[in-house]
Amino acid sequence: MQNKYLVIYRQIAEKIQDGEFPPGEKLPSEHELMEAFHASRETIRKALNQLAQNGFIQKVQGKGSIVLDAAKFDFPVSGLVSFKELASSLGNRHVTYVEKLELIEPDKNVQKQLQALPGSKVWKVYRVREIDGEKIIFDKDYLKQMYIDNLTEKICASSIYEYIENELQMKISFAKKEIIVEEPTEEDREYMDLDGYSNVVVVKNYVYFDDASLFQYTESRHRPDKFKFVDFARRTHT
Amino acid sequence: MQNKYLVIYRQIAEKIQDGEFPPGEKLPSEHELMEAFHASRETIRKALNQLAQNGFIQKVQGKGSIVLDAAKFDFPVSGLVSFKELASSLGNRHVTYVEKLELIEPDKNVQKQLQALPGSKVWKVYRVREIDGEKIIFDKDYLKQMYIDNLTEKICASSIYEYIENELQMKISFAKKEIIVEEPTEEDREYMDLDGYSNVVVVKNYVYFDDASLFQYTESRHRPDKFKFVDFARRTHT
DNA sequence: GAGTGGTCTAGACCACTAT
DNA sequence: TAGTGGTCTAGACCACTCA
Repeated sequence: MQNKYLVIYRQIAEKIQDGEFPPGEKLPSEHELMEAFHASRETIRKALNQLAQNGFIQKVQGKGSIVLDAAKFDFPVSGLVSFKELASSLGNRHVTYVEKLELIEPDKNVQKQLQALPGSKVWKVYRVREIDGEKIIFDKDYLKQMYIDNLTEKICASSIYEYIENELQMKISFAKKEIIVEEPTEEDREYMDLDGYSNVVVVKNYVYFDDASLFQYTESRHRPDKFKFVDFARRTHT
Repeated sequence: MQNKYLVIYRQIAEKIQDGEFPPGEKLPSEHELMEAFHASRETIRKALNQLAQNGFIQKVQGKGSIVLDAAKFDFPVSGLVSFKELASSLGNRHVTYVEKLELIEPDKNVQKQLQALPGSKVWKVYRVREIDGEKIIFDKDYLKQMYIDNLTEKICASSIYEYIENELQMKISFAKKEIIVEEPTEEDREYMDLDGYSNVVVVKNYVYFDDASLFQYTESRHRPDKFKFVDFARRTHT
């Protein structure tokens, strides 16, 4: 059996998506939900807080929980953007080319980015993403070898995240992202269809494990015309 | 008196920033914190969850709460980016020029973005941000008049957010952000020091009130060389 | 004043990590 | 086995909204 509050979360989320709780309307009160789900108030509140954090509802003191129009938001590129999500939202025909897959001794820059120990090795993966016939994303990944022994081209072509979480059973916990704009490098011009564009958007991703250890550094380099980043931020009452 | 869990949150956060709880070390256990702060476990946990969400600690079941290296992260441009935060992180000498401040009947595009009723009026504010002598940000704000009657140049020159939250006592609750890259418009070239740059980074901000009503649409247009966006995302266990 | 969500408590049991 | 954090409960009181 699952966590009770997650079960409740999913059931309410489903009803919102199915239109059973329409946007603009109020959810049943916490007291009513307690009876409906046979749960204590704190458990109901845990589920509602998750719903609020993920943009399903908005809680208003003294009033109730208002259902938001989820369709209005193309949903949270929540935390980690994987290429699969991106591709499905951008278009249909997408291909990944694995251009490089090497086990290297990192240079100073990568060593610093990954906070890698001297002498430790690092996987270097270059992937080019083609969507609707155009090569518009160039991903440079660096992964610490200590966490991942065997990386094959097949794994890289689908999703490294999925492999790590499903096969290796390790939990990715949080990520820091930086977005900047740069002039294209020679590598960018070599791997991407840059045409006349004089800028690339660089998304730097630092990915951490459960125990706060850094394990991956990624530079995702995008052609500017196809780049879009969506962030759905809720304010925390600090 | 304040909320107990927020007081505890702040006290622990302070100790982390002062180095009293150094990075890599473990925080006292929840049981110990209960005694130290004379609080119940749930209250301690609420404070710890806030700390985790804001990147101060990482909780690991069975082990404890590990203090993260906060200095490693230039901190969360959390939710709403206001120019004041931005400027202080970018440089010292910054000026805001209010180039336009009008009450208009919105055109179709703005009307759609704001989901404004036909016939309702909208404040249109153009502001140019100069940092270290260069005009690098051009902010176009559209605010529904129904929420804000009197907007002066003085308010615009400092912070509209602060005015709304402090003077009008309204709570801004959440925001949706979109980042894309465009070619500069004539307006961009007119108001910014764009030199030879052939792109601008456009940050579109949709700002909502407490009750989920949309009230502001902002386009913040940045010269690409000075643009940087940092996102600190934690994964939620959905 | 009735009904809503927000905070806080005390205590129970479970899941995981150490040793 | 002892100690940690994760979930759940039942009940109390407070702050806010609305008729």
